[in-house]
Parts: sequence; structure tokens; C-alpha cells
Amino acid sequence: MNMTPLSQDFVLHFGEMGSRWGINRTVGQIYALLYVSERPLNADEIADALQFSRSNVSMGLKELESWRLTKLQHLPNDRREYFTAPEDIWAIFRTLADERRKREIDPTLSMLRDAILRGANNPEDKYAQKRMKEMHDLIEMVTLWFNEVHRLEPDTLKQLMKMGSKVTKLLEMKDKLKIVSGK
Amino acid sequence: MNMTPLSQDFVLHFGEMGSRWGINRTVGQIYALLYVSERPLNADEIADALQFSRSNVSMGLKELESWRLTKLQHLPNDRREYFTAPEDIWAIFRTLADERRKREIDPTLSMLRDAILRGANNPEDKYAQKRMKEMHDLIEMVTLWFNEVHRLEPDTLKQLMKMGSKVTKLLEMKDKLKIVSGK
DNA sequence: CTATACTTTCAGTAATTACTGAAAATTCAA
DNA sequence: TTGAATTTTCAGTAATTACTGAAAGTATAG
Repeated sequence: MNMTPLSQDFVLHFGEMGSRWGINRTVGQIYALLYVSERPLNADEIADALQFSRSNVSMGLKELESWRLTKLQHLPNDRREYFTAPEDIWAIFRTLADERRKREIDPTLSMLRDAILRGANNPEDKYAQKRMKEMHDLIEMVTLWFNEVHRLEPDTLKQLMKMGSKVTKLLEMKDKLKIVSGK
Repeated sequence: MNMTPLSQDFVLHFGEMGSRWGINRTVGQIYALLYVSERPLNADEIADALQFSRSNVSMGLKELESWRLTKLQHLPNDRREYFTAPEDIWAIFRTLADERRKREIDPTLSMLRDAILRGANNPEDKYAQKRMKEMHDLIEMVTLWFNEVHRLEPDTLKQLMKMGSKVTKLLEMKDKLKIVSGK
């Protein structure tokens, strides 16, 4: 199978960007290929299109699976496994954010929690703990917020985002209403 | 210079996490060390504390500088350069988000823009472009929103975040007010 | 069962990235 | 200027990570 130049470029770009994220080139390219492919692809087709060894594709797919970024399906009269990227781009975005939180944020948060609770006699440790607490509180707040917002419907979220900094107007409005109603 | 066990653990953890992000262990550790250190440190002190070669520290500091995550200063009667992490954790967060956007998002966005504008005769390309447009629009929206929110005062932002999904209540309220006022 | 189609694992190797020490460059006091 | 203190660069090497082919594993049709 040969890709069109358009898909080629997309796939190659994703490969490069992949390395700026934590994921490697192979994984980036496989994902990109699935993302722009209308029909599901099997591992051999992927290996062929990207010129990777079959085993490399197998490992890449496993990695993508661990990120929950692929869907697996079977076609009638075909024993091979076929892969696609989830349709809904919002779902993809959520999944990605979720996985990154789990892998990159949560461990740090729990380390910080532990460190803050330790005894600290000397001034250095006192200062260090103060700094860690600042970091912890910020991360925790953003994380909690993220979890909440996560549950909103895409349309609601879209609406909120499109408002941008204008949400502050709503905040002011809220405060005024409170004053008026005497709350 | 020897670190306290508390700082040790923090620094080591950051080194490990560093590799889950795009940055390497050295850079992660240097940053962590600066972050929990009350007084500015010079490159030799860093090399000593972390047991890295002087040149490695030099490179790490350069990398951190390119992320705008260090501040440089001079002490009286001392020619050496002293480094600190910025005080304000919100500023750090912004800087980080900003840099990541520049390096990891913007290039993709412009690639997508180009790809979408290209001619597409065959159905594959048509589909690919549709998918790219979806991705482009989502990323663009989130980016624009981010840029807007970026400018808010930390306190305002905090307030918004603490509300979490309750902002939707405000949205509903707004809509009701519009109806009442006939807008 | 058995044969076949397909997938995964893994040891070895290739490629990439990180790190070091020596040398060059820079800065600044005298 | 000179030279001592400091920083940066860079070629070589070490360590890590990515990739491959062969072999083992798994599933299913007959």
C-alpha cells in the first residue's frame, strides 16, 4: 500500500513531533496513519505503508493500546486484527489528557504529598517543603479542575472556551446578583 | 555540598519524571535543585550537588534557559553566575505552558493548515483532510482559549478553577437573563 | 487433533541521545 | 594588555532507546 503525498506528510510530521512528546517516531507515525485512514488497517498493511518491520508495528500498536488510542475490530472472513483511531476527536483529546495525567502528574502529586508530611528540622527543609507545597497545591487545583471539566459535554465546553476570558464577566455578574439578592 | 534526604528524593523524582516529559534526567534534576533551593546556586555547586560534570551542568542550564525556567543573577564580589528558579509558581506554570505550545503545538497547527489547503482529488485525501480539519479546529480552539485565559490574574483563574463544572450554572443563568431581557 | 494464518516476544544490533574531559573562548581585575 | 577565573564547545565515549529477524506462541478452520 502506498500513501498519498498528503498523508505521507502528515504521517512524517507526526513521527517527528512524537519525539518531542514522550512517544517515539514509530508510534507517532502509526497513530497518524490510522487517524487519517478511513478504513481499518491490519498490522501488515501498516508495516507495509510505513516500511517498518512487522514486529515493530506490533510493539507500536501495543503502546498505542496502552494509551487507549486505538480501536480493535475484526472484518468478516478475515482472522487478522484491524485497527482504527477513535472517531470522535474530543474523545481522543480526553483520553490523551487522562493518560498523561495518570502517568505524568499523579506520581508527582503523591511524591509531593509524602514529602510535605515528612519531618523537617533544618531551615533548608522548611523552605523546600514550602516550595513543594506551592507546587502541590497548584497541580492539585489544576488537576481537580480538569477532572471536573472533563465531564462536561463537548458542546458546553466549546461554548465556554469560545467565551475565553469573557467568563470573568459572568463572575462579576454573579457577584452583583449576590449583592442584589442580599446573599 | 550535600543535599538533605528530603531534597535528594525530590530531585531524583524530578529526574525520573523528566524523561516522561521530553526533558532529560540531568535537566530535570537541575531544575528541581534550583526550585527547592532558597539561595541562588552557581554551576559548580550544582555539579557538586548532583555529581554531574561541569560541562553537563552548563548544557543543562542552557536548556533550562531556553525554556525560560531559570533566572540568572550575580552576587557582589563574585564573578560566577548564580541561578534560581522563578519564585512565582504561577509564572512558572505559564512559562511552561507557553513554551510547550510554541514547540509542540504551533508547528503541528501550521502543518495542518497547509495540508488542509492543498488540492485533493481522490476520496482518501478528501477524508484525510476532513480528519485534519477536525484536529486543526480542536487544537486551534483550545490554543486560543489558553492564550486568553493566560492573561487572567492568578486569583481570578483560581476562582474559576475552584468553581469547576459549576461554571455551567453561570452559563444557564446568562441564557435566562438574555431571555428575560429579550436580547 | 493438525495445519495454517496470524501475533507476540525477545535477544542481538543499530541508531540515538546523554555525558565527559580537554581545549577553546570569554570575562574581568589588576 | 596580561593572566586568572569562569564558562562554553565539542569530539569521543558511554548509556539508553529503537528496531529487526527469528523463534515461540496463539487461535481457528477443517
